[in-house]
Amino acid sequence: MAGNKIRNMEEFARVSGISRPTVSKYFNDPDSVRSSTRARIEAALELHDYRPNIYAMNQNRKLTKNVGVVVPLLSDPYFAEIARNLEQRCIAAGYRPTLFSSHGDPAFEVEVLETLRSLKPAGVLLAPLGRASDRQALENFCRDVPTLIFDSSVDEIGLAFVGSDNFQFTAHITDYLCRTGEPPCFFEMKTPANPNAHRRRQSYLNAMEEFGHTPNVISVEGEGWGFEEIGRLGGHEMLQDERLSTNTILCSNDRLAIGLLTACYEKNIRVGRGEDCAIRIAGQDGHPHSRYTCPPLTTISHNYDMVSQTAAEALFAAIEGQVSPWKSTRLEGTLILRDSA
Amino acid sequence: MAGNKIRNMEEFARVSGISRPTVSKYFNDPDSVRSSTRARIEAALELHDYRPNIYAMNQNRKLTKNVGVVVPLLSDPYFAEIARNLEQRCIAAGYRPTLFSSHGDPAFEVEVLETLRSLKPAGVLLAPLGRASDRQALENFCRDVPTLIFDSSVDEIGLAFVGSDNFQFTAHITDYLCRTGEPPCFFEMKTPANPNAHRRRQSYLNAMEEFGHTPNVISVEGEGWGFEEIGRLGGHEMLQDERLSTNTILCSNDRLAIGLLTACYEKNIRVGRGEDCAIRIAGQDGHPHSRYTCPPLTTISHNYDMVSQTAAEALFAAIEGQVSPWKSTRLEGTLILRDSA
DNA sequence: ATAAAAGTTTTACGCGCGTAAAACTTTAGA
DNA sequence: TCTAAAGTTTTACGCGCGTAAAACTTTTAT
Repeated sequence: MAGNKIRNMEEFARVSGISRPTVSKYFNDPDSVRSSTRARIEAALELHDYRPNIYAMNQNRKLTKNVGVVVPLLSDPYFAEIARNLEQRCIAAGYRPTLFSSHGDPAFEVEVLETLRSLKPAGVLLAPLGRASDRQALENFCRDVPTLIFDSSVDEIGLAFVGSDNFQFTAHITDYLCRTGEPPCFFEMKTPANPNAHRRRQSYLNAMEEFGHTPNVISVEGEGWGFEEIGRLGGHEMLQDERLSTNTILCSNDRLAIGLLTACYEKNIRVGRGEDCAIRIAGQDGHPHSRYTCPPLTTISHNYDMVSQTAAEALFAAIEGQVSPWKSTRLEGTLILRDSA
Repeated sequence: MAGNKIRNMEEFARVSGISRPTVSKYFNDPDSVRSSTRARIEAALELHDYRPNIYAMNQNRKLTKNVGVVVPLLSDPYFAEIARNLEQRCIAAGYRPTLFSSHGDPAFEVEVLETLRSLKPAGVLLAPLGRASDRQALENFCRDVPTLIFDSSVDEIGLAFVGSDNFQFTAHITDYLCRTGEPPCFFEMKTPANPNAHRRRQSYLNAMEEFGHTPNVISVEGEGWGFEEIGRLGGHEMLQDERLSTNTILCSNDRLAIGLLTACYEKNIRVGRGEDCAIRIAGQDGHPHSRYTCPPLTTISHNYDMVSQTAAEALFAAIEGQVSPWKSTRLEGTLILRDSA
């Protein structure tokens, strides 16, 4: 950290007493040089705080150390949390993560991919928008850039898919609800943004049939990514029409459930499993906020750590040359019992 | 979008019938070339989808078109929202924003600044962690990179500061609470992460004195950025001790209020302004989630749009050469009346 | 001790673009 | 129509680093 500034690798090589190509080798992979050499470079690094010019570095490299992390909507704490997790794993593995949000907009998702392309990333961890995604653009991108799809699958695109087992999610929580009270109806968006929603509905139907109950799917209108508001408005309609044949509502996801809880509050309907409660509400996702709803939301939670670990490791393996056939990994969720159901 | 790939600007210049330096000029600023020239280039662009190599571009430019956007914690929807807003303004102004989160960690904040430095950004929009920030590191960074501080001020660092007027926030909502019921006590963290909290406490004290009421500040323990949990746990203690001399609680921020609402639910205390409610709770920030709490949270909201517009425009002006002395802009908030108070 | 292997130095080239200078061409203004 | 101003082309150099090849040095294994 001494005074005199180092202008480039040439100068730094001189002050560290090592030749420039070796210094270059060190910055590409510190373990590729002899340990005595590494020690000398790192000693010089202590004194002179030099960092290679990343633009010059990446210009001549076919593969940079950049990794793109793309989520559909960063303002959703669920994606923010998983993005943070992935980001840290990238850093730990020696990559330079860059965060992108598609902001719920298919056109912007395409833009993000274009931007990403020009970053020449070693790989990309991509959670697509889903239904609204430009499939062709995704495919083209995956052809050119090693891409691991997570959260929401789109055909058999990219290196692999890692996400949650939506069938297990819904089957498990439906089972719980059936065993502890009236069988649930299923509260969802009519045109969900995300293919996971279809799996959850189907799993609900399967589970209800298996348990010998009549399913009841309530699909509410609403476009876009404002799930809470869609849940709230749809909830009001549902509660007004008294379409409810049961006192138990399983929501397709936690954000819908959060909106529905608000609708219940506004309708003065007490939610929970207590004697004095009129209905039970459960969600799905283990949304970071679900602990703090009133009542706290019973839900089935993604295994955030395992999803991101599996995704990151699969991408790094592929980047580092390990070839493996396309594979879909779906991880089970954990039931989180709280007061709402 | 035709077949034959363009490898570099040389080739693209050839197919567009323009010399390379002029093409280069175009990509730096499309308006700097004659309109007939621009038309020819853009026509060629339609046919050949070429994008300049950003690494080669930035290598020789002292100033890139990159803008860093740094927030303390991206998983907080408040910051996610304002980051999104800033990001779009950067794009609209022709800059390339890159998003960073300090993840609530001062050491990581310093790392982010180091990373940013190597990106040679034209400017940075930085919301510091606050109290925990490494002041010296911030100062050093601001000396080298045009940086606009927002949300949370740290001395007179950087180009300018843009944020909310915390004195107005708290004075306004305290006034509202006093006029509509019992004067509030003030619920806060003992060691808040953020200097805004101190301003809000002081403003509460001022307002209460002005209105002729006895202030009561309740400071709860808790470190870090898990405000909801701190509010919940602190809320339990507060409600248990019956330290409450009033039925009205003004929280230092919405996330604390959200945790406090959960504590009230868990203690079976009905919150709101109805006859059957035991206490009123209000927050501050206009957190994206505050609409969906139960009861929906009365709060005073940041003017997200104006804060980010003012911040972005000030930065762009500075980048584009407009020199102006350091200035602090603090924007007023809007009271949002909901059911909680 | 000797040979083989692994790492290092020297030398040299090129990546794709920014940018400067001088000569040239087009446009705008009177 | 003429002139000045503005824009363009040509030529040329350099940024900071990756990377390759050949000669050299150090380490490891036999």
